[in-house]
Amino acid sequence: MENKIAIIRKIIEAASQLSKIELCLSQASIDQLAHIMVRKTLAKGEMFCREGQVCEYITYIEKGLIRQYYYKKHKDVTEHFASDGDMFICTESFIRQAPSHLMAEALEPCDLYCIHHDAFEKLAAANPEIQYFYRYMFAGALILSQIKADSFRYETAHERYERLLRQQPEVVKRAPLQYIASYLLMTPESLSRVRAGLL
Amino acid sequence: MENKIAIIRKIIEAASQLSKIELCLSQASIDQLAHIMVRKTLAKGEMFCREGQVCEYITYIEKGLIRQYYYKKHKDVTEHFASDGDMFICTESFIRQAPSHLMAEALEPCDLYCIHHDAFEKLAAANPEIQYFYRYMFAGALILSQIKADSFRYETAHERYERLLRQQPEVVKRAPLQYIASYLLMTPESLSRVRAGLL
DNA sequence: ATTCCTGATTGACCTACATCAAGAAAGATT
DNA sequence: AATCTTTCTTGATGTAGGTCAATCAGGAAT
Repeated sequence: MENKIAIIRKIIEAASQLSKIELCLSQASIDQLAHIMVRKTLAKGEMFCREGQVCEYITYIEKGLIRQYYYKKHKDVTEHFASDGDMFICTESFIRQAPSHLMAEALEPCDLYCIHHDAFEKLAAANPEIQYFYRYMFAGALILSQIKADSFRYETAHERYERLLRQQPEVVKRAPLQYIASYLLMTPESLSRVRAGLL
Repeated sequence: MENKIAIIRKIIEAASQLSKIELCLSQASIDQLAHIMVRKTLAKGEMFCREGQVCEYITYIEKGLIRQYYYKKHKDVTEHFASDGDMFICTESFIRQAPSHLMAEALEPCDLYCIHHDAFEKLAAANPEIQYFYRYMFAGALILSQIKADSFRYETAHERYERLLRQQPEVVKRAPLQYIASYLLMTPESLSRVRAGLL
């Protein structure tokens, strides 16, 4: 339980950092959140959210590496990586509680802490502090989403790789090249050339 | 006042559509929101949010055309268009209440209805229904942001133009070509060729 | 160790789009 | 109306990165 409380504090801190808003929740609220958080583990290769399944959780990764991807004309497109200390959701599915086209798989064994949608909604409905915090989680996610979209505009393949190397070096070390290439909007061949310094 | 109430209803409806969540606010809440909404007009070419200024409002466009843009290495980059019936904010600045690098200008005379950040926060703090609605506004914006980012992946210049033509035909008709080109991640020359059917 | 099999690298070639430069058109200014 | 300025179009050329094909390297299965 101590562990969960520490993680809730981290999650609050992350939302606070992103939105630049001092979010201070009472100990009671933090306890409530920690209380609904459940631990899950995944084996390497295991799916966390399949296609057509509803994304039920907002998830914090204590340890491991998650890849989020979808199929675009039968081609596997990597949309996001998340690893130790990051959070992830299949946004559209989670918000709408509708079947997801975005999938999440474990590229490594994972230790996860998950907050269930319905439990979170229930808490938020009963506790204004949590509703407020919930809003800032989305506000933070929105800022991140826009920064990411903008950063991909007008960058070369090389620059995109360099950025990933700076911002998520663990992904470059731990994820297979083909997925990294897809995430960086280039072919595996091109990424190979970027790495070799030929591009 | 009747007018403002109708607009608040539209805004709620839009968030509801996007998140696929039935958002029904009490008449009292709707009245409160309508009460804090202020009408503004802009002349053609007038700035709504300058660089370095804090974005104070969530804005609904009754009539007109807004372009949001920023400078990337002294180059003017169009990030978003919004017109009749759309809403817009300079997200990062609005959430953080910090100086904006994103600007908003009127490409046409505009009739706007604006909700001030502080007034909205105050209402949300006092009224859980509004806090809940506020969250879904961001949830909806997050979904839109991700759909937009994904749609730009793996599309050709031609396809991007076709999509804009489908989704925001009024922009194609009413905005200068150079801004459309920048929004669509291509040069004015390329857009000209796309239109001529040469690309 | 040998055979698969899948993923990574390398090379040759190609194409979508950028860049550069010159005109044409359309507003704005006098 | 005539000039000026800015925007748009058209053409010639260049290039980043895609595509296709061959080879190579590292695990897993026999």
